[in-house]
Amino acid sequence: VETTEGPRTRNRRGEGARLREEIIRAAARLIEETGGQEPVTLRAIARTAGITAPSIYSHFTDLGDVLEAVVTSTSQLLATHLEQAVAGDPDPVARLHAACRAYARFGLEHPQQYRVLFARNARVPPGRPRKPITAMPAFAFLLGAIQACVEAGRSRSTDPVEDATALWVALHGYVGLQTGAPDFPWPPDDHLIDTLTDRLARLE
Amino acid sequence: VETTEGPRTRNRRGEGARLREEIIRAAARLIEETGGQEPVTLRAIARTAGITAPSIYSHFTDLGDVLEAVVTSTSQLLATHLEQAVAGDPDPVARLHAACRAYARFGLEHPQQYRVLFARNARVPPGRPRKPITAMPAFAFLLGAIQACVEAGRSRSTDPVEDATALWVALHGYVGLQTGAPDFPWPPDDHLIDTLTDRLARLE
DNA sequence: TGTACATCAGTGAACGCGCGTTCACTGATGTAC
DNA sequence: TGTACATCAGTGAACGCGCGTTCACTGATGTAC
Repeated sequence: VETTEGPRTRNRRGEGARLREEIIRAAARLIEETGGQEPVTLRAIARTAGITAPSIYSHFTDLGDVLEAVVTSTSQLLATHLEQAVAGDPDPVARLHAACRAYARFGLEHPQQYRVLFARNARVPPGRPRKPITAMPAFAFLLGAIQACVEAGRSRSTDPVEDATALWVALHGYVGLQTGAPDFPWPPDDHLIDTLTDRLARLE
Repeated sequence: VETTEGPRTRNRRGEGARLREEIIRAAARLIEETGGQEPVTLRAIARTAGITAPSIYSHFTDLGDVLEAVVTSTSQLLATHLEQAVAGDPDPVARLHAACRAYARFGLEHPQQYRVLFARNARVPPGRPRKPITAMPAFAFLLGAIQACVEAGRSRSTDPVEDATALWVALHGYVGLQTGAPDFPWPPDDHLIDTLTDRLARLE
């Protein structure tokens, strides 16, 4: 899994920080392409970025630091994606539907990066230091959208926090299960997402 | 992550096949303990099982073969778990609730083995040979449980296949999200699971 | 404007390590006679 | 019952490889004078 794009032209003086972004993008691409089957190595990231392995150490302390940067980058992308999906639509129900569809679409378009967002706390022994959940803004976004529906009298939800949790769970499952079982006879388009949204946010 | 249990006593003649089971158990344990952070190696499996690496080749062709056997073993465990959870209870709604709780509990008790059940088809290029979805019997079980509720007039579902899919998605998400974001303020006990079950299977 | 020089972006060689896999082997155990 | 022998379960050494990380380095580029 090696992508050659011709010989690299090195950054000019003062622009060395550019390489940092290139490394993050290369790592993200590699995560997506290898599909979590084989491990993402520092050397493979360097190859994908078209540089030598030691160059990474100018910008990151080690491999974990690179992956951490990918996670940060991905969660920002997800947040932006959600905001853009609802931008300009004043109707709260339409906004909620759009947000849920956008969440699922983001996950299906970047399944491995999405997965890595949540893979960092698995099996950290309970009680000991965890990484923050970088996808929390996405949950907050769903919660706000449900609350807007309630305030507009469009949702029967009596516990928006729990219903937002239920909806988040369902969207997460949709992404993960469709990624993990692509051959399952999935309902077409966004039908299932809309059903989940309607029932769990208590719309209709 | 190395578990020593004292020196192994080798199997007696004719009982060499026992080692196969021990290797599968060791691999499963290793998957669960390393939490998918570092890769599961053949040598590490051998260390966990208390044998030398070459011994594995008497029972498996390679590392992938071992992991495949773990997947098969785990899905059989899951199916058994579901069947035992509903055994002896004639009420279809109670059976459905029990099955959903059992599904979630199994996933939370073996998060990494559960994950591996679905990790095999991620990023296999679309259209090319996939592994069968070994968790399909679990879906079929949920579907049957919902159909029984419908027949008993206890569910308003008009499309049990889609509703079973929605429920499966939600349970899958519950396991994955609670595993990936353990610090999130989760509702206590099985409350969320019951909510998801009620709304998605259209009970009440 | 010209030039010496410091800085910066990145390279290439080398290290020790754990990996998957192979191969010849060992020694206990059951069986044939 | 005794013993020679085949079989079986597993070992130990060795291989080539890619890995993460270190180190001294190179050569282009901007800057001070």
